[in-house]
Amino acid sequence: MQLENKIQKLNSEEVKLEVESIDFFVRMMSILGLPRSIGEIYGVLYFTESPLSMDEISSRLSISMGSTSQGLKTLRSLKAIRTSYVKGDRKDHYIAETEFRRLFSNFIKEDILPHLDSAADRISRMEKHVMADSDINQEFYTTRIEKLKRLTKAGRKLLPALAGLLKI
Amino acid sequence: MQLENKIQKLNSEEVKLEVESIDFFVRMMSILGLPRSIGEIYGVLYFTESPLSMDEISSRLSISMGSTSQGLKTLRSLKAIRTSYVKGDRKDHYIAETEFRRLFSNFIKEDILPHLDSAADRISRMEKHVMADSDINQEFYTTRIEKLKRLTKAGRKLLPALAGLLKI
DNA sequence: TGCAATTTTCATTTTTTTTTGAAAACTTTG
DNA sequence: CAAAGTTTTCAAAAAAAAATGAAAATTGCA
Repeated sequence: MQLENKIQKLNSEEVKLEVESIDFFVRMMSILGLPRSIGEIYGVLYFTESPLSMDEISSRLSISMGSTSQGLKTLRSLKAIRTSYVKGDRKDHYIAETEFRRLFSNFIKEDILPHLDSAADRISRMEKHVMADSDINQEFYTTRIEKLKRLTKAGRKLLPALAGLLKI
Repeated sequence: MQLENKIQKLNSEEVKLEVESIDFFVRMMSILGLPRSIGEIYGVLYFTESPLSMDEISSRLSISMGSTSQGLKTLRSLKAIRTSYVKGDRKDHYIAETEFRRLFSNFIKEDILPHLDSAADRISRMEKHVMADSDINQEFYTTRIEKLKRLTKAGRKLLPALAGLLKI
């Protein structure tokens, strides 16, 4: 049994670093609207050199396997982590992807742009209603709709460009 | 009594437009992590030409005065709406601020940048822990901390610039 | 193939966030 | 300055989101 290699004993400074890391990413993820457990998991992985298995993560954070599994799934879909083969161990192991540029670009693609698509539909329905209504101030409504169009168009351009600007 | 002027009777197309507008802004605000009532209120105001009082907003949306008051307060602090004097009426009246550039710039200043400030503190604590720990791979930890520094620095520059790029 | 280990799923519980509604605090004006 | 109108506040209720834990599904190995 190579259990000895597995148990990662952290010394006091390492524990403090891990706490700060978790804190950092919990807040960062919550700005992006992601649940606390996601930030915790990423926070642990970010400062860990060797790949960690799901139950190592789960027990370090004292969160359930269910939560850990869900969190890893989301992080995987954002490509914020990746699995890494560990010889002689049957469990999956994970390490953090630390290219933030790619990370944000995935977040934008996955969590923001879909909203902009449905926004476009909604705007075109608005236009129909304005055109169908003869007794309103067309000028006013048309101008406002125009602004919404420009907003969504700008979003669609700017957001992906933003990730590109991140030279990290 | 000038009550007749006050009651805003919406025709069927106007109602449909209002529904789409509310829907649009509820989703948009929820991307930004703001509660549904905030999106609803802004959605009503966005397509309304004449200033609306708090109880007009509250009754059009069927939400409580408490919620409406809270929502208007938040929207005011984001400068997403402003009050507008209406002659002969004692109530406050509100209209939507439609310059999205200014709106986002306020959101970034108020809701995002403060987080980046506390992030900086957290990073410098991390550095202390790494330096205090002689038996770890300094190289690895130092590189990761460097990345976090670059990330927060980039955020601090890019986010305000982002609002400026919005030509809306 | 069959068994044990590992991971995922999802109904239920817990926690967090938002809304309500009634009381308190202002404000205006008669 | 009092009374009515209006807005804000905040404890309690409701709703929404996230975490748990146990059962189901999957996987790898003997």
